[in-house]
Amino acid sequence: MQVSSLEDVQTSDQMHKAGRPRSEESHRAILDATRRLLTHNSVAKLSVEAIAKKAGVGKTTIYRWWPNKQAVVMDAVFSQPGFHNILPASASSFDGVRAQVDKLMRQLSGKNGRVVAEIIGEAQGDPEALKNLVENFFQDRYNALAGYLEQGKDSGEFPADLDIEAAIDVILGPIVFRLMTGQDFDAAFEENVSLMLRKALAA
Amino acid sequence: MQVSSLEDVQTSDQMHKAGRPRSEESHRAILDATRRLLTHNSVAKLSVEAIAKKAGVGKTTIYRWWPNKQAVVMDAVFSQPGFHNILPASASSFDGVRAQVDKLMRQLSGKNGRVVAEIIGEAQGDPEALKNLVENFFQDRYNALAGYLEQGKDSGEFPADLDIEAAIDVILGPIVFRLMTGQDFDAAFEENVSLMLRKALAA
Amino acid sequence: MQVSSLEDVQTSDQMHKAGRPRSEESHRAILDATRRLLTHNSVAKLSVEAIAKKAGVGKTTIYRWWPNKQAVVMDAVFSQPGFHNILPASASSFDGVRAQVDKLMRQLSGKNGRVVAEIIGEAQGDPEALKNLVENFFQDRYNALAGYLEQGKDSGEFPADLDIEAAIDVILGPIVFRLMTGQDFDAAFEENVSLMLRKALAA
Amino acid sequence: MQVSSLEDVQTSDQMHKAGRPRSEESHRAILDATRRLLTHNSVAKLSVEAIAKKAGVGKTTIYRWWPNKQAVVMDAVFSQPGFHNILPASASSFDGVRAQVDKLMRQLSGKNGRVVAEIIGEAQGDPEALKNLVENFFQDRYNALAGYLEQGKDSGEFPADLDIEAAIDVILGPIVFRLMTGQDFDAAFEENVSLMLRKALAA
DNA sequence: AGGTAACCGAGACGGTACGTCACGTCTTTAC
DNA sequence: GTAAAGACGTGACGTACCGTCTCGGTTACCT
Repeated sequence: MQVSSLEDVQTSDQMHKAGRPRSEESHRAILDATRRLLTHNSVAKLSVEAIAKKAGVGKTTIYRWWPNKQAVVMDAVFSQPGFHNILPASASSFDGVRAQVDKLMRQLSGKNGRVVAEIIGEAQGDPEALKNLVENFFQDRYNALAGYLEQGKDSGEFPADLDIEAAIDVILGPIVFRLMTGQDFDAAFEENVSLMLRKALAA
Repeated sequence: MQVSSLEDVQTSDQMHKAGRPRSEESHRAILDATRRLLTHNSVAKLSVEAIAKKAGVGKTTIYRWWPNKQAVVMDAVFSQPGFHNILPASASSFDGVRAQVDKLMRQLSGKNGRVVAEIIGEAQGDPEALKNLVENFFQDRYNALAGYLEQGKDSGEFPADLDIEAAIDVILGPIVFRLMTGQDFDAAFEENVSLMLRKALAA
Repeated sequence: MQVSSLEDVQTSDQMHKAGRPRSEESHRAILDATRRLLTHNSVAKLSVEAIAKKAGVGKTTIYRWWPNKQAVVMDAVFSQPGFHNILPASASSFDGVRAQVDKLMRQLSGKNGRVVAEIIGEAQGDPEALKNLVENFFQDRYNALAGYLEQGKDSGEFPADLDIEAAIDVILGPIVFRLMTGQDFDAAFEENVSLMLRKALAA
Repeated sequence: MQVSSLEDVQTSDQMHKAGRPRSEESHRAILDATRRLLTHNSVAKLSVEAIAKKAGVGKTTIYRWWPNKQAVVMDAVFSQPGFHNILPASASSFDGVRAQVDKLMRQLSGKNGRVVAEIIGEAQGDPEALKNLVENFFQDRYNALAGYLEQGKDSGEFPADLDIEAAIDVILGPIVFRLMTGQDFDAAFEENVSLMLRKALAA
């Protein structure tokens, strides 16, 4: 997988040794074409050949930088600005959790949600892909939540014996569940789940 | 989809008109072969051709009774005895919920879990498949849980304003989440999540 | 290789066991398309994909019956009626040889000659292909010539100690040589070579 | 084509203007690598990329000096010392012809023969390549033979009306024929063919 | 008892996409 | 200006399955 390989290339100014440098134009064109095609097709029906054609790029160029279709799709989707996981400061720890949950639900609304659901789905058959998915998508959310939860345990807002891992399962689970069962996120769901989470995490 | 098509054919004793009757031997052989192959391959790498060969059956016979690979796989997996969802009676409503959760986790342990994860995954690209999945797998669990939750609301064990749908998301979510992120179900997870669910559902 | 596989199928009336029978229409379409394309392209630039497209046939169907492009081309070219090697009766043995030589030169004139030259050329890199080429093209000519030469030895028209194999090399060599060096066959060549052959074979 | 481009560059000592001079080391390395690879692979399976890698040279360097793979191979093979066509003096004209024939057969024995056969083969699809092949390989042999034949005509050893071109076809034909049909050159072939040639050329 | 209808296995069919390979070109830095 | 390095667009390869089709044959019911 190659999420944000852009940075890799530019590490410490000019580390580029010899040979023609990677074409950033092609790189961009590939991810653009992938995103474009995903608005009309499912991941399953998306083909590397179609991406190459749409991007005006050789198939080889795609396979040179990504090992397979899934990797391209993950890169294309997760490198979108909306998917960066920057944490807003919050008054209480639970507000932080809630903000995180809201943000994720917003990210998974509409087309993007379907695509992410398919990405999660396609990764099920391949342990490597699943590992990459966790690293490139879930890890950030996990870390952010873990931060809030630790903070809440320290401040006494959450129980001192709270199991962080299980808490995150309870927080992210409902979202992923709705995503994978094809239901969308409405205000009622958000409100009702939030209510239960508050009680579940209460000290 | 065609889960337990066996029953469909025999409805009201003998209503089949003319022609050679469906071969139950082939039917069984197909599902057996599918299960057998799934212990060595992922759903994605499983091919209808391989099933036909292993079952000693023509490809046509498979396509006559199931519309595609996913349907065969769902049938093969969900028709296993362990996947029947018979509810045990429980003292308290929460115990019922907890029993249901435990059972599901047991069903999704080991190989079966991986296969179900893949089934859920493969269904993401196809709304029809997703609908079938929900009907054939999640609906039963949903109904069972809804029963306990209603009962708990009536008895005052759970809050009177409890939103059933959201509660089920919170109950099933963590399990599906762990399933789809490749983590297995250990005793600690079961215990810690149960603790939080109890608080979340407390009146 | 699969030259005249048509016959193979019809061996002893109806030997067809089970499954959909081979489509003779596709078979014909493939060879036709190949011949058609060879009038505009060299063998090297001919692609199996192009044949499949032009014939309105799946690539798989071609690979099911021929192992590679060369085999298809050989089949397409050598199954043409003009390439059948039926021997005319002759007054003298040398006339038979001469007739055979004339016929071969006629077969290798124009487009067909170029294609055969390419077939011989492409076979050089692959011993298997070379063996097939000899069996499917040269063997017939060899046998026909060997017949005339034996007959001439018996009748005293040719020397009693004539080495058949070497004689055939001397007879066919000049033709193949001109073919492979890109020169065509004119009346002068035919006449002058014939003159020398007559002397070379004289008793 | 660029056979023995070595000479071209060094003409009149030092006439190179500016910039880095051509690397003779690379030039040698390319031809060496080509020869080396040809002992294990057929020309068809030989790739410019493999040559470049084996020679420790950029692909560009190869394409700067030769137009394509065939040209490199021809250069590599025909620039070998054994392929120079120096004529030995002969008592009779036929002995000269025979010596020339023997030499060619020796040159085309073993690995070299296979490679030349492939070179001739690969040239069939491309008129330009065929022209180069004739110029770089056959022309010398043609000229040498034409010399002997003219001399034999003048001296009365050969018929006065002998057609030189046809005679050369008859002389070289059998050798090329055996080469292209995959048979090697044994003493018997050499002797028997020589016998027939002597009769064919007799005055 | 014979007809007929739906089933069955086998396996060929037109397709689509795969991931790989080599082509000949282009674009860097280094000498 | 030439060299090595190596990325680029192109196009074909041979393979794997898809879901459909067409065979010869089999089993049952329904006249």
